[in-house]
Amino acid sequence: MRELLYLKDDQIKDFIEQIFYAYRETYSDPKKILKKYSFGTAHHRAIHLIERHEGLTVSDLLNKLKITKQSLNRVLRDLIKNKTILLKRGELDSRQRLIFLNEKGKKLFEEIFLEQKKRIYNALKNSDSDSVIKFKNVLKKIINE
Amino acid sequence: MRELLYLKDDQIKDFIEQIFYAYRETYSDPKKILKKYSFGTAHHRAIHLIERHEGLTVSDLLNKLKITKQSLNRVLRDLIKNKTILLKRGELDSRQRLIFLNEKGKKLFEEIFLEQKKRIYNALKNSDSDSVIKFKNVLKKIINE
DNA sequence: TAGATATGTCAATATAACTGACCCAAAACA
DNA sequence: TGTTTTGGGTCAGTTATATTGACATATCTA
Repeated sequence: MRELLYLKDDQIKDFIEQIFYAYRETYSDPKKILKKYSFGTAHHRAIHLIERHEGLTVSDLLNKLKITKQSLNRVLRDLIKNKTILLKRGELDSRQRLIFLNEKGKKLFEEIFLEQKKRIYNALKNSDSDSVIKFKNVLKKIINE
Repeated sequence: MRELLYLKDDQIKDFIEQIFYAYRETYSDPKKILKKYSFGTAHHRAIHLIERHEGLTVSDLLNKLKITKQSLNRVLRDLIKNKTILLKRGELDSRQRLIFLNEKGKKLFEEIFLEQKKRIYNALKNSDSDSVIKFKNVLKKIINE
């Protein structure tokens, strides 16, 4: 690893620290809302991914969350019991369960998202579009490394 | 919130999702190394912050981690028992405990960091310095929002 | 029809956090 | 000086989220 001027170890260490802070802050914003429903961050992540990928299967969700199916099952059971999500049997493959938010779930998602949006929006509103594009690209590279 | 073209809700939702992935991937890389020492990610975060801020106090560390002192105490006890860190009584204020990595801790940090560095370095090595600077700035704004 | 796949479940355990109640020693303050 | 506040530590119990391992069932595929 030849050292690039803008990529010294200290800079990389800062990034590692700041990725932690960014994650923690972004996901702690909606915790009071979640608590009203007796949900936690595990439920939040599932709801978020379901909203972004409506009709995804249980195994799709498992692949995104990278947790065991036993862990996910607890979360899904809670969400179903609470009538936040519903599962539909797959039409092509009836073993599959396609996951959807129902009306209650959509409302909860919007409530959660509004909290998180504040942080991201306020952080980015004074940035030029080039910064936002570059931020997105770097983030993507980190994930896909 | 007036919608900026490059800041639509879908974009913000993507960021929320990607911040989660970036954090998870970045902190899962060194887990095998940590396991050799019977440490987890809680220990990792503490070690990282101690390396970045040598001699910080217990309350400094608490403020960075934003966990309870009971939680932190478990982690610090493990790290002390393992001779990874050492505490020095503060000279100006002898109630304080200043936290340092000792030799073993420094080696462990380097081992952990090397794993994490790979991901960040490879992600950034083909980016121009402008991208890296803008990434850093946006991240900082998200944290300080 | 045999095997693979998608999902669900039981049970036990690990990790990392929490709340709440205390304690001591040292610093700051009135 | 005496009192209060601060920095740190600890005990006990609980919660949230994840794990491993074993198994069950229905459905799809070769």
